Amino acid sequence: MPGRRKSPLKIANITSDMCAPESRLRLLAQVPFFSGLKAAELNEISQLFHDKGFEAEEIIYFEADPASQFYVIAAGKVKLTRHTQTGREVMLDLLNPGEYFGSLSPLPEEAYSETAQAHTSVCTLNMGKDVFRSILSTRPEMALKVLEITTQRLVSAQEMVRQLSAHSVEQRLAYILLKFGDKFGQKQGKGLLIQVPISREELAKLTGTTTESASRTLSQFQKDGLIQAGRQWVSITSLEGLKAILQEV
Amino acid sequence: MPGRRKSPLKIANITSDMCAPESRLRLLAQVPFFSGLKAAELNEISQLFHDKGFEAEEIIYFEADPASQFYVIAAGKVKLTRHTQTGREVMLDLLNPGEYFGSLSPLPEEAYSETAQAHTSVCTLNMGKDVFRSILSTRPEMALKVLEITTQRLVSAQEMVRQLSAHSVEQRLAYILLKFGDKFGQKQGKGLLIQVPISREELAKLTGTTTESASRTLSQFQKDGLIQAGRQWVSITSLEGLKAILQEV
DNA sequence: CGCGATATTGACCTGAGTCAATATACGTGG
DNA sequence: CCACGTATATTGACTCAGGTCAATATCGCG
Repeated sequence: MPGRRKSPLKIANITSDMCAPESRLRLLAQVPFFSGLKAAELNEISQLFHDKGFEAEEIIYFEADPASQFYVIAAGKVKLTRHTQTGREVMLDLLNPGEYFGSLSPLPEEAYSETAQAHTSVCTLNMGKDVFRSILSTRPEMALKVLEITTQRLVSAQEMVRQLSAHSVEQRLAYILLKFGDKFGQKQGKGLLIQVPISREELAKLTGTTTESASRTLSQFQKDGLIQAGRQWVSITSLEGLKAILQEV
Repeated sequence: MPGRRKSPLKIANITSDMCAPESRLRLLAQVPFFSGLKAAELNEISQLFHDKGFEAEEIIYFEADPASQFYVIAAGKVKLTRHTQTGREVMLDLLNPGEYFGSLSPLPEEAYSETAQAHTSVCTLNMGKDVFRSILSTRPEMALKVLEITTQRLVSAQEMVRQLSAHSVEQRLAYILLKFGDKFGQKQGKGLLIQVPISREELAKLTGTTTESASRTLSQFQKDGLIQAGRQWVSITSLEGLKAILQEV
């Protein structure tokens, strides 16, 4: 039995040359809002990015720092968080390669509205926000694509607001597990493994609860046969069971 | 003493001709993302809008309805809400003239992610989302402006997530009063009157709590001399006092 | 093998939700 | 213009989900 708790996560080995110029084109072509571009154009834009690697847990930028850069993830995962005066932390999102973060606005006085931190080791491609903006200003289709993605994120943040306002801790955890199953999931024998290291504490910060409550609730889910879980990992064994929890009154 | 509780709100008289063609140009010129346009261009775009009035409390569209229209508020206030399966309601935002809502996405299968309802009587200008998109696709500067506004709303939704995750009912109410003071406030003798009819129930739905808790908390604020409040209105008498509540541990 | 980080579990307590009774404002019609 | 009725708001009593504090267990690394 204890043997089954050993982590089934595959830890990708991310090295800082993964976002070096030679692999860039392939990576950028997969980013949603670059995907429509011709090779020549993509190549030209690719020249404008700088690459930069971060160790796991390293801070990319802090909330309230003057915002200057626009980032695209080449490899690894990035987490976005906000802090309260009282030191409490809320995790807003966990991003996959191909997703963007940082600043889009050209206003010089603007500050980052969240903290970005490497969740695993990460390679990013970045450019000044003014450079990105000038790219968009001559490519309306691309600007609309970025608008679409931003709108999508707005809807997702509003969904989180609804969750927090009206659902129990149990429901919010079920929801985040389903969401992450969708985003990071990987079929693994009987279950859907969430292929990203994630602690109870992080799940708590994602759902606006405490580490203890998250742990208690996951234990219950496991007893009920909905998930398998261990240190830093969760695998969903009953999608239906979790979905049923969302429907409860 | 009871006399002072009488509503100090000025109810604007909104008639359906307020968004008729002759007043449109003036209205549209005030909408942030139209503000940079030349008169001729604005006039051309103005032709593409249809006008439509709604009575207070009338539904403009429902969450999950197929999304087809893009709206700009000409006069009056619009509230955006989401519902849970259990019938509970969450209010996401309350919009002023000049703000937009509805759909921007061109995807035909998309649905509205929230319910839009006239809060006061309202005049709107609307057009098909595909028409709006084609306007944006030839005007990159305007698309960027819309992107900026959407990003702003995303930040604001994320702020709400933080509030709900980490702050008490008292703090959330103080926050929404300050926010609305900023958005709808009007100097009024000793205080800042929130110039929009708003019930305890609505304040509760905006902050993810219940009518009773909202009422209790506002009573306390009043005892502490932070606000004056009555049926459907609130006036802030101590901005500093409310801000201090946000800082509490 | 042992240590530090992570997770679990228990006991307790409190903020805020629920249910219920009452009060007050404001529009309506007599 | 006043009295009444209804929607809105207030207040009290009770309950409980989930936060807090604390002790212990377990994993996986060095």
